[in-house]
Amino acid sequence: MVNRSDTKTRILDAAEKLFAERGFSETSLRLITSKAEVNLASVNYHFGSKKELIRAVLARYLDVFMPAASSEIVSLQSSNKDASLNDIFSTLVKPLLDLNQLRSEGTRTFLQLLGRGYIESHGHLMWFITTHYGDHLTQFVKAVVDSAPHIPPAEMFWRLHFTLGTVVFTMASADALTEIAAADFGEHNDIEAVIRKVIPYISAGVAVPVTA
Amino acid sequence: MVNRSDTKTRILDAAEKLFAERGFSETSLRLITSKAEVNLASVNYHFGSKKELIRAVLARYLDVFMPAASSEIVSLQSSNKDASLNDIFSTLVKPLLDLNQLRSEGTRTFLQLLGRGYIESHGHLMWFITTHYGDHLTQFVKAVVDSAPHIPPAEMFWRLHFTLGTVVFTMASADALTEIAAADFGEHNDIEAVIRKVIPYISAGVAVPVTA
DNA sequence: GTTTAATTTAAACGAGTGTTTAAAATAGAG
DNA sequence: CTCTATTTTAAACACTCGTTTAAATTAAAC
Repeated sequence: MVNRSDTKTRILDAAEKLFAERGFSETSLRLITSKAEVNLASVNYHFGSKKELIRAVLARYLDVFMPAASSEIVSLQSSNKDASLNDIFSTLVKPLLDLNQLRSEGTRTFLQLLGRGYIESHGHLMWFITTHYGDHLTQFVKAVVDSAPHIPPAEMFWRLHFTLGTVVFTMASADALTEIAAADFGEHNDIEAVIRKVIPYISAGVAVPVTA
Repeated sequence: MVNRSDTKTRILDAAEKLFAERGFSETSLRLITSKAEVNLASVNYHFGSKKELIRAVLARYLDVFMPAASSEIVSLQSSNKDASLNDIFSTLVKPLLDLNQLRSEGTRTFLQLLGRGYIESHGHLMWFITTHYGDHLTQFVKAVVDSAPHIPPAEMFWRLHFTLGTVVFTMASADALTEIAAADFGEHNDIEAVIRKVIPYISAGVAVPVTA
């Protein structure tokens, strides 16, 4: 018989993998509970509903990542007052990769969850993040704005949303893309390679001079 | 009683709007047929299955857009042998905006459908596009690769997908973003203005030198 | 006008969904 | 051990889904 005390953890572990791979609405509670080897009703017993399970899955990552990212930005700003955009975006790499120590494939799972959530939640995920982690978020945006003073605020608004789209879309389809890249170019990229590929791209886009 | 001869068109019109707004799997045939004011079974009668309806919705746009984009690229290359990345991407603006003449909100609908399809179809959309419009696609990719010869093909693969994410995500949330931009910065942008903002961003990202 | 083909319609099918219930099993406290 | 509270379990509920069927209706052919 299954050790009772870790039923919640077994559900979260199975759910986050399936959510990241297949999306939220495409993942049934029966699939989650069968993979977690727990009873179907235990999800509603421990989490109340599927929606609250989704929030719990996201919060388990965000509670680790957001403070870690904040701390990295603070230490960058204290050591380098003229940090480049590349530096700013690069500070996120370590907190992201540290998620692999938290759980196997943690980085890829977290980014895919973010992408899925952003696309599927009709803005609810953004609301969830801004209300729960708003201070960390504005701190990061301010660091970006300060390091690209030649971009007017209105233009920067658009470019940061372009960047969000790049990251979210790429991560949501990261599995399919890495498969194609392996088949067509013999490249075997892990999630870290993709992250390091996207940073120069978004840095260049955000910083490119505004054409008249 | 409804004019029989346009049942297929009524279904396609209702389906593409709902698919773009809510995604494919989140849109039921009952919702489509009720909005189209046709009988539920007529979808299976005219299209065979939901999957084939999705393909028909996409094909109706791709059949117009792909040849138009190809023709624009050909005429650019014949008039300018050293076209910049900005020029290449800018050739897509007219074919995209012309979709608004095809159907109301055609441009945004098409881009949203592309995004939904890429995310939901587990690579099936990419197979569909490459097998049905492969020539147009490789022609465009070749034009991009030729105008940025310092980027290796494998790297370009990733950057073009970053670009796809940027465009698709931006257009999907263009309504909300233009509203926020108007409220926060007094900017009043239509779809065309957003497209023209994004082109310098993606051109810079695609062309940025690869770091060792 | 009659006959044939194409289309529309209402109804049902079988499978899958999240959630709830009440009984059974287990764990912890006295 | 006994009693209580927590947790697990099997079963059912109410609902939605894509699809199919067969009859009714409309359109086309002769």
